Amino acid sequence: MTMDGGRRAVAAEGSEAVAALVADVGPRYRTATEFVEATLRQGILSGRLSGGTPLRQEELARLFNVSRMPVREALRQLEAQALIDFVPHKGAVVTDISAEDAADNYAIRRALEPAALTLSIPHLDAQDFARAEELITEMDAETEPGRMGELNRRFHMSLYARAGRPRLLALTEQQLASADRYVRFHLAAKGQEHMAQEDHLAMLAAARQRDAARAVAVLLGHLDTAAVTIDAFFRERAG
Amino acid sequence: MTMDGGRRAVAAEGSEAVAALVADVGPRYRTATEFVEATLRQGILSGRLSGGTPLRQEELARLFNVSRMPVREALRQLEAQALIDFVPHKGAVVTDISAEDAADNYAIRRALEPAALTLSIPHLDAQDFARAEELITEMDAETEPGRMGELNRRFHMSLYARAGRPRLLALTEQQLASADRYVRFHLAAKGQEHMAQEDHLAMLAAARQRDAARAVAVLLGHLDTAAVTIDAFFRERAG
DNA sequence: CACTTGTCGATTGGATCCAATTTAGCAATA
DNA sequence: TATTGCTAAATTGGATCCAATCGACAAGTG
Repeated sequence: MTMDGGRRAVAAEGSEAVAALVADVGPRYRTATEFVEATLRQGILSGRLSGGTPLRQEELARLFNVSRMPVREALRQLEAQALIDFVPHKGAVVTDISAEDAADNYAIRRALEPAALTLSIPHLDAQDFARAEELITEMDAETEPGRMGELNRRFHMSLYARAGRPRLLALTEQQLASADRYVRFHLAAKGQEHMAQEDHLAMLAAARQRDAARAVAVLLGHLDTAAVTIDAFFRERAG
Repeated sequence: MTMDGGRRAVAAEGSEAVAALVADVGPRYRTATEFVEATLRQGILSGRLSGGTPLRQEELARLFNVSRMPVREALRQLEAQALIDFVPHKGAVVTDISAEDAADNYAIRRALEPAALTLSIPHLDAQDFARAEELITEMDAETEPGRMGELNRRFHMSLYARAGRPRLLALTEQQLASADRYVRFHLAAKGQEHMAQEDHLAMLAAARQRDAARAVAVLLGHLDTAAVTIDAFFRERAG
């Protein structure tokens, strides 16, 4: 079997959401496990596989055109990332998202991102600032919500990149990606997004002046605004 | 291979007694994968499997008396927890620990634990305080370094337990467990440990008074002391 | 009628076999 | 001698097969 990324045959019938995911894979993967894991994670984080969706090993194997084994290994990794619930002898289910989960995610981001930003600011250089600025202008031009989320994530990470703490950054990036789940869930119902570009500009300006305290203050306000918006959406949806 | 020792509860009268019997069979695992994963993680975090150790699938399968498949699934999970490095077609190696990794770990703890503590303090009750105090006295009596690390971890977690953010707590616990790797590495060379019981007592006292700011200040000092000690050890060892 | 028991189908867990990849060793050559 | 290329052994990746477990529903029991 070749991991040519493109155009693995897709079974005719079956879960249409997964089939759509398989249809447009970009990069090439060295192992089938990598391929399945990356594709499923993308699907979950992007919201195309919504919370509660059961993931049957045999069905996935058929859709991905591999055997059940790489599927199982991929599911194990997703379980360790808390993206699916794996119950012995019962199977895997995409983890549900709730107001509590969103609050949890924001609590973690509130803790990690100020730390990353503070460590990073002294070491950012002109190139970093230029890249961050470029990402802001790209966001201004972007209309598609999917791409928008990625740009936002990259902007945040660009300001944290010089923290010199790879594990801290990896955790932060993971939580940023998780946050997208909630934002997209909100978008799917509300239609459009308020990207708070003033906050982004203010953060960048503070970083340029090496004013970590101000940058962190803006960041926390930025996170709180998003948290309140998402929380309100969940409450309104429940009530 | 049966993971429950072949004992299965027979529903009958006296189900109370039967339940007790089943309960005291001890930590039994439902699947071989769980068993392998937990054992390996324990081994890595406790330092018995030191950084750089290659983990050959076949060898592990033989040692655990299972086939290679549950070993592979366990390795996948450990990879997602950053406890091993997994390179396609090359194999798995226990991740190395270094001064940089220790600093990374402390940076994360410095971010997460104050958040957890602050969220938790308002909701701690008398029972929680009593348990925390008990853990401190247990630490005073404990001499074995392995048990000591666990008691320390449980003390910290007992103060964070009411944060009401399960994901945040799970991450925190994971990082606390990782920290043990560095502490034990240090202990193995230095012989004994300074558990900073004054810090623990001060944290507990501040928590009792619902003084989150002071508790966090003590905690940060506590973490910094440990970070400096470990970092000095790594430097001395390298230089 | 409530409650247990047994059986069957669906699904996952685990074992074994085969294929693909890496690596080390060795030989040939410049 | 250093380097390149090739072959074989070791090791991992993937496929297929069988066993164990769970859920639901039917049947028996008090």
